[in-house]
Amino acid sequence: MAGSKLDEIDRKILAELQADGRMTNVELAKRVGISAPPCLRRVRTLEDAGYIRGYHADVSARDLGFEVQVFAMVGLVSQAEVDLSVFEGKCREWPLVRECHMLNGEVDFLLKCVAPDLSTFQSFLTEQLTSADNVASVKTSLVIRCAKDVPGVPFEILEERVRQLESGL
Amino acid sequence: MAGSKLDEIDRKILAELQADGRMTNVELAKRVGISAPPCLRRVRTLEDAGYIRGYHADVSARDLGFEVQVFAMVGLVSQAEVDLSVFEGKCREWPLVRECHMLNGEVDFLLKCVAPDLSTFQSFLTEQLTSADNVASVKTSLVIRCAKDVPGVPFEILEERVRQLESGL
DNA sequence: CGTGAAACCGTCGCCCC
DNA sequence: GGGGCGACGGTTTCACG
Repeated sequence: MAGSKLDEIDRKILAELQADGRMTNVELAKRVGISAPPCLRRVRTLEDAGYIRGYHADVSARDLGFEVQVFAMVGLVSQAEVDLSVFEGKCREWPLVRECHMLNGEVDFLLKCVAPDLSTFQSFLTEQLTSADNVASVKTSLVIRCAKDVPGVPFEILEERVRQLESGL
Repeated sequence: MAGSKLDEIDRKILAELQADGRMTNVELAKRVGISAPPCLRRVRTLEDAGYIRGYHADVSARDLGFEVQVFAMVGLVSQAEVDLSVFEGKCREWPLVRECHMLNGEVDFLLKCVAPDLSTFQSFLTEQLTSADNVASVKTSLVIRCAKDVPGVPFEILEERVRQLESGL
């Protein structure tokens, strides 16, 4: 269940497609060292098994006019499961909210938001988020700049672990 | 500079490729209502202009054995530009750190980290992050669950704004 | 931006190990 | 079980109108 059913070729396929999701299948096959048909079969299998959830173009938010990125730390009044779910449902409906993570610790949820400008975000903050039922507190932090934003997982770490497991047989 | 040089077709292309980055060019052309060659030319132009930064398969971290996701709030001793850059450089080299955002407010940086398990993360936390030069404080929060994680930007908002701008001519 | 053509690719059936 | 070969249909990507 923890990546154990994948062999080295599967992991290479995932790593390559994570790095370049538009690569042609023949190019991918060449890189992982098999021919195209089995390579495509593996990709389909990985997709169907849920290892690959989709493919997305990484668009530049800033260039598209989304100049504001904000992290919002949200505390709720009630942390009963029903109330958590209700809040999560709202987050899914708010387009400005791109990520909603439930955390341990002082704060209940961490939200990543984008907006075209500060006033758009402020409207959302006061009219939607802060005034939503069950929301006790909201603390926001503007992103000044982003030093790193890489998608997915570090396959280097995965390979390292596999090597350790194999040597420890 | 704020998405103003893009026409409606360009925005549709970006929205479609954000939703499905592996769509064939003919399918994309059909959806945006032009023929394939000009569609491909537009895609190339958008790529070259930086509106599209790349294409990535969205792989399932959990299924690959990365069971732990953590947000780390980092405070530095010195916020001089040189020292900020040095810290950002380290974040870029740490594979467990996937995102590094500089924030306003109490905390200097917010890091999103992934790890195969808690002990791997703890090692990274104590041996690398907390003990790095210039790091004053680190507060971490485990992600209990993720209610929403959509890539990119909300094109609905963009179209809404374009409509407002056009009606206000 | 569209059309046509050539090269390439995705995909299938079949054979092999 | 998985990988390779060959072939067909669709796609990418030119040059040109």
